[in-house]
Amino acid sequence: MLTLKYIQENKERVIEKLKLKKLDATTIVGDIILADNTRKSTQAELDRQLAELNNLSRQIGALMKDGKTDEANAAKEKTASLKESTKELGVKLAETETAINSLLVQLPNVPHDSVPPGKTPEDNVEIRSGGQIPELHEKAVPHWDLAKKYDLIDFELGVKITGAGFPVYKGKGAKLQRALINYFLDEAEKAGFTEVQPPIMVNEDSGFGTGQLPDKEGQMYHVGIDNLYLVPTAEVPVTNIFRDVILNASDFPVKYTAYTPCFRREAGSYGKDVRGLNRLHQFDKVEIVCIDIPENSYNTLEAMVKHVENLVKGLGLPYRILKLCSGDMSFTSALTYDFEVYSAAQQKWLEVSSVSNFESFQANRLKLRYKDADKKTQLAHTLNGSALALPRIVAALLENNQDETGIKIPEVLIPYTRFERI
RNA sequence: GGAGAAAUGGCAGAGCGGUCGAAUGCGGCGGUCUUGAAAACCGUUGUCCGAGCAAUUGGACCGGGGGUUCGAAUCCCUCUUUCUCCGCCA
Repeated sequence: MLTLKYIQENKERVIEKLKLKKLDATTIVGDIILADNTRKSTQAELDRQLAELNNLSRQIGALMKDGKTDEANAAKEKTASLKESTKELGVKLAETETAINSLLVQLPNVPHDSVPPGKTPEDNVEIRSGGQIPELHEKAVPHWDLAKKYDLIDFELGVKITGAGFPVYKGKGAKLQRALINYFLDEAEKAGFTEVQPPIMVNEDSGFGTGQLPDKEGQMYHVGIDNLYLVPTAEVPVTNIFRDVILNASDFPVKYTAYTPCFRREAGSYGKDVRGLNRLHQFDKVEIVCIDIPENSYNTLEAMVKHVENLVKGLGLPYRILKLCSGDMSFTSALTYDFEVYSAAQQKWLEVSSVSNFESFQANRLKLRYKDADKKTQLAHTLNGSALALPRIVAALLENNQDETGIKIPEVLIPYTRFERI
């Protein structure tokens, strides 16, 4: 979330910028500023009274020591009304802080100045593209038919075991998954990322830290008995490694990567867009997470984009990189690049990665800070990106690489699959 | 799941209900000494919210939350976590 200080100092800017995210924040921002002023004056008065109370207590202690019991008892009586009013002020302060917080969490991140204004995905801006859209043979079919024909993925079996959106990968289909995961992790390691295996269930604090909670809990699977959430992305557990942490300048750059299954309820999604691998409740993803100082975070973002681009290039997939317009960006992001690959049989662009700089928006929730050159504690910047999400990559690979007799495996994956064709 | 013990600053580890934000040691930072380094010695050393241009200054924080008291790291309740023993188990 945005910091109170930032809102106080940039009131107009926040309102203007959030309009680009389709939110009129005038009222919320106004209420926050009023409540924050109340908070400050309340605390000033509370502190004054507490100081007085502390003084009296010290005097009572001294009097007792000297055996002046009567004077001590007289002083005790003076504390009664002060205690009463500090209690009231304490309640008022807590209520004000709660009110401020419930307003603050409603405000999305402010888009970076370079974000193109816009409302819908049509307003996203293509940054660059690469790869060749293949010419498919006449009998080419979408990946769900290929999956069945070559017995790679069994969607019906997943329905039986769990439900729609939980496919079973089989044989070479399963091996292809494993190959992609290993390829992505190895490339991340080469690029200097430290691999971690985090828990795939997280608690409420973690969900809050990265911005899934409150309000978006409907998108996550909830394990009620222990009040835990299945991760929708490795971003959540990996970024939360750094919750309540103060980093030193020498700790940067922080670069982590993790493979995890991801679980998304995606309530309300039906129809042909969700066919096959296009949208699942459980899928695999390798994520990259970076933490950097504010002065460098946009360089880091570009480096992450380059890394993802190399992965897509390596797989030989036709791709394009979009800079999301303000209206299409997520709640938490300040700047997001989406990667799409072309899935030739469906004749569709499929989103396979989203790389974002959250600036200090998550860090403020996480209390993730660092000591700057002046030894002042400052909020760090957090970034993350998919590198990459598997299902749509598999869809595009199957569709684009099919010929009359099978499917060709990309060169870079053969050391991992140990077969060249399906 | 059952029984017991514990939770203090970056770490280790003290702390009769009163001047304890907290002894001491280690580590970190600055300095003296040294050609340089080590050792030794001296000094310094958290986070958050306020007031102030600033020097400075008020308040809060000893796992979380609540309570007793004029006053709580210290007493009481509760939750969480960790350790030991037993049970179960990939």
